[in-house]
Amino acid sequence: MVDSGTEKVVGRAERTRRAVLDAALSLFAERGYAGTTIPDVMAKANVGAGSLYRLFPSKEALANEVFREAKRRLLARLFAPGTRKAPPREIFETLWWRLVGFAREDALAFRFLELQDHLAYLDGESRQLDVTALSPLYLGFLRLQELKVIRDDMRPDVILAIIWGALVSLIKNERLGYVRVDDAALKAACDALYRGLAAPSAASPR
Amino acid sequence: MVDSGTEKVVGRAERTRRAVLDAALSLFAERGYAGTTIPDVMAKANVGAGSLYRLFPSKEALANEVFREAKRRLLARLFAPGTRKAPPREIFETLWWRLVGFAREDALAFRFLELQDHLAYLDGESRQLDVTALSPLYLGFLRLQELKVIRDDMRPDVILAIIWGALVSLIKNERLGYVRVDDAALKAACDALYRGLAAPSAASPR
Amino acid sequence: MVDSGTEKVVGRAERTRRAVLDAALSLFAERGYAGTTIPDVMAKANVGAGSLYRLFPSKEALANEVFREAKRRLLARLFAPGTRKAPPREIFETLWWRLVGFAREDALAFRFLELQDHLAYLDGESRQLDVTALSPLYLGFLRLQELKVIRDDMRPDVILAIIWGALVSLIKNERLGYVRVDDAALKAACDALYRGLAAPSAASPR
Amino acid sequence: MVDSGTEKVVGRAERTRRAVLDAALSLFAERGYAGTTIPDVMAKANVGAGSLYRLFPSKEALANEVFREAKRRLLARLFAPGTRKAPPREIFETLWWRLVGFAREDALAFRFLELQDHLAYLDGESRQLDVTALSPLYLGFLRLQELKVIRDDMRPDVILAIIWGALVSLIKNERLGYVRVDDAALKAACDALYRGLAAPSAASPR
DNA sequence: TATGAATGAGTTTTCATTCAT
DNA sequence: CATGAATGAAAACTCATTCAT
Repeated sequence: MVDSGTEKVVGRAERTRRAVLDAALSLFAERGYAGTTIPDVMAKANVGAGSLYRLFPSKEALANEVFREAKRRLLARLFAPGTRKAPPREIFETLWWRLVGFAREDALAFRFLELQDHLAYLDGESRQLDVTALSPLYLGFLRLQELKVIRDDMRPDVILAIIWGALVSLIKNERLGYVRVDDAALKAACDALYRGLAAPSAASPR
Repeated sequence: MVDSGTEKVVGRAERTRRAVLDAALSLFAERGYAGTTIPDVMAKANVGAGSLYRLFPSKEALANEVFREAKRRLLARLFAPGTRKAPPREIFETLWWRLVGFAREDALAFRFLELQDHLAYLDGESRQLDVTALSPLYLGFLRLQELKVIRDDMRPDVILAIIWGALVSLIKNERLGYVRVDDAALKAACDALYRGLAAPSAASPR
Repeated sequence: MVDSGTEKVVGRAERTRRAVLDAALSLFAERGYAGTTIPDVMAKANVGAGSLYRLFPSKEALANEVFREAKRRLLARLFAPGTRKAPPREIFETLWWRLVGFAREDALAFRFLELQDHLAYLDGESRQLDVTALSPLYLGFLRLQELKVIRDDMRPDVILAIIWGALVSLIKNERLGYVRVDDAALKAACDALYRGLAAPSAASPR
Repeated sequence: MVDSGTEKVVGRAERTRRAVLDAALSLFAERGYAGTTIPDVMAKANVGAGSLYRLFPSKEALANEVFREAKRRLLARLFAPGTRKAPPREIFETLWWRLVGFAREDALAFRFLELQDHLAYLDGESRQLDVTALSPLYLGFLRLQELKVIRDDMRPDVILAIIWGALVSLIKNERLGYVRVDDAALKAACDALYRGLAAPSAASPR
């Protein structure tokens, strides 16, 4: 008996797992880890409360899996193919809009990743992922500094922190209703960041 | 130096209150609101667990007071006298270093204010403070835009979000050990942000 | 006698609920609402302390349900069929013995209903039940007054209060060991009350 | 140094004690023993919370004193002089109106004495008072039965319970707003009770 | 002495986890 | 298996009592 079609065959177990992870991401993103209860998660997933422990050994393990999935989706976007051999400014803009795309289209994951209480439950694997994830970007910025395209009075991790922080802040304040962030504003922000981070002599007139 | 004179004489009750608020700020900043328990707070403050409820009607009320105190300390720094009539760039740098000073010297308050789970418990008064606090800065940036000193393709709230977010991100990543942020880096970041946000024609001489 | 058939088949949840309500009635009746703790109730019901909150949202809600159940059982007895078209004195005696039956056979409910501290926690629904429950009796007494069977210098609610209060007092004092109340005494009390409340001209032939 | 006047000299300590006892009676009557907190009592008495323990060793001791005072005031009214050698019906009416006077003029004491949760804290002395208090009335009713004035198919304690219970019920239901009890109703109730309790042959036409 | 701040054991309530059905 | 009822340890909160001032 075939479940048929080109669609991936997804068993009931897998669908349940998906529902639980989605519900968990949504609630963790909104209320934080400590503020979210397992019964709430399972109710939102339309699954019996006890079934969690058939999928994950504990609340902590669930949160770690949610974290890793979110992080992997972010990385998948950032490091999607298509940036090789483009001029620096273009690469910069591509990365910026990919970040924006993630923040907009995978909003819960974006929000969840920005929470501060991860340390309470992240295990070794998750932390490893957190630390090593962006190293390709570090290397990229390093090379740009060698090429005198990017100012070299900040280390690449500082540069990355600034960019990421600026975007996080925009999105967060938009969510809180303090700021209206439309595409024009995001474009301007991208330009401002590039202009500020570019090597003074190289502030490309584009 | 004598204890009397300008030194405030504080009673037992006030000392207890101070200890509780300090302990609460520290734990809220580290673990978030939901992740912090009253017994933890009171133990850290070296005060009996039940005494909280002589000082505040609930955990929520405590968190609101902690929030407002932190916010007020931030504002006191930002809006301290001394920025009138200076050239824009200098004002910008002054504000930047005041923010940095807050982040460094009142690190727990800075960290606490950046938490994402405030909405779960902030009451009207706290929210009001949150919303209206930075309006003088908005107005300042607006004026600078009129003077063509600052680029006018972003609204002031967007500019503020970028600056604040960049700093928060730097400090947060430093705390996590992902970035080393020394004064040189902060100076460079300040320069980069100013350069990026300045009106193109007014940017530093090419 | 087989378990199926007319016997209700009750699930685990329903059995737990029954045990909790019974234990609660017993303790509330004995110690009052404020004097009873949840752990006491749950221990008496042989149920884990936390389980109360799967059944009722709060201690208050539990007490309300206990109250309503007790009241409904009282009313079910009082208003059971069988009093139509009998002579007044007979109706009076039937009601009296029904009250006595309730006090004797559902002693905890009887005792609980007489507590004075209900007002602290009774909700609207419970109060409604309390107020409207006895109105059929009011109407009955009214009619008897019109028929000149019952003296008309007291309103029916006064008459009811006297009868109910007399019985409550007998039972309460018996429980405290101050009075011995056997069936003969109850019969005499019934006769005395009827004699006193009957219209002077209609009282038992002199 | 004289505090002067014909007024009894009442020291501060005694005034404090009075205030505490009054506040306690009021709150115990309203909320019961378990539902009343010492801080509430002391606040109502306008006395510092800690001062209770200068007057009484514990909450229990306070409640016992409140109980005994209330009981003594009831007895003082009931057994005031003036009933000797009057005809039975008159004695009966006198006692009835004394009870009514107590319920009306010392309403808190009346209400407090009717609470059900006394057993939780009453000490030996208080119980003794409770038990022996009404024995003169028992003896009186006994004599009336010997004289064939009162029906002899109920023991005197049953008769007393009925009378007391009827009055308690009237007052309680009046407080709850279920019954309106004016003097006419009380007069009718008195008559009904006497008529019912009198020996059938002696139902005095008055 | 009188006060009310402080205490900590006890109360109500929550929730991650277990387990009978 | 999947469920959701049950659990009990821990959280928020209360209050009789103590004690520094």
